[in-house]
Amino acid sequence: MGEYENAQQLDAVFSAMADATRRAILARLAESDARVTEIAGGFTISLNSTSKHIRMLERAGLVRRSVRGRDHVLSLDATQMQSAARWIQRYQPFWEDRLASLDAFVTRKRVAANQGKKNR
Amino acid sequence: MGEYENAQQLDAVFSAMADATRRAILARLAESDARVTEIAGGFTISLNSTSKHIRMLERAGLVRRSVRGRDHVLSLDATQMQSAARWIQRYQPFWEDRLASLDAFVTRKRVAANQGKKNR
DNA sequence: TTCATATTCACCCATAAGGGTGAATATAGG
DNA sequence: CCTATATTCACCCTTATGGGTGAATATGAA
Repeated sequence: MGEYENAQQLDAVFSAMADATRRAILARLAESDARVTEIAGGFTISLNSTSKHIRMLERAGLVRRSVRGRDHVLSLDATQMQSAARWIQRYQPFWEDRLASLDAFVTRKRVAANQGKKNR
Repeated sequence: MGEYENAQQLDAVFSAMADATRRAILARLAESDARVTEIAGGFTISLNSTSKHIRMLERAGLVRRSVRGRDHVLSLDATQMQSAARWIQRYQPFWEDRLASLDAFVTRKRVAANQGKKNR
């Protein structure tokens, strides 16, 4: 398989998505832009920890920040998610093959069970 | 956005994919099954480090191992990749919107440039 | 049995994550 | 000017990563 992506960028994107809190932040920003405090309000962790998560999302390029006075308004930028999606998509044949063979197995089993019994 | 996935599993899958060496191992296994030493041969890092990477991939469910005597044969299991792909895919509208609005912006700018001298 | 190969185990080291707290900074609003 | 709010900075602590080395273990082969 090709290795023509930006490895470091993928590192940052995948590791940014590797945390449930950060995924929840992304989900929150998918609904609407929000300030840091607004986002932090949805979690039990401290404002400071939330701020750090946001910084990681920013470094990964998944979130943009626009400072308006003392408020920092954050918005989702899904561009880098597409890179990650494209990387994973190259493996789609593999999980489809797996499902296909599982399906074939189930079908075989069902056919065997139907020897003498008619259902479904 | 829904939060009905297994968060811990996604944590493991995404963090497993967040390392270039491990992504290369997955790419290698996409070509064919391989033993630990065969995989390690493709990297400059030690056999031990490779072994650890493989263990992480195993824990994330991305790689399966079948022990044949002293050889451990590894194979790709892309099932968990599909979970990751599904999670990311929910954001597809966002990167498509972004491309669409960028395109609209460029078009607008081009139109403006063609109407004499319009700038900021 | 003896030797070679394949793999992991048990450590060591440095760095980054993820959480916390308290202080500093910047801006909004009286 | 003064005070409250929004956010970050500078630390502390614990755990995980990513790399290394040398030893242990298991199996194949002679």
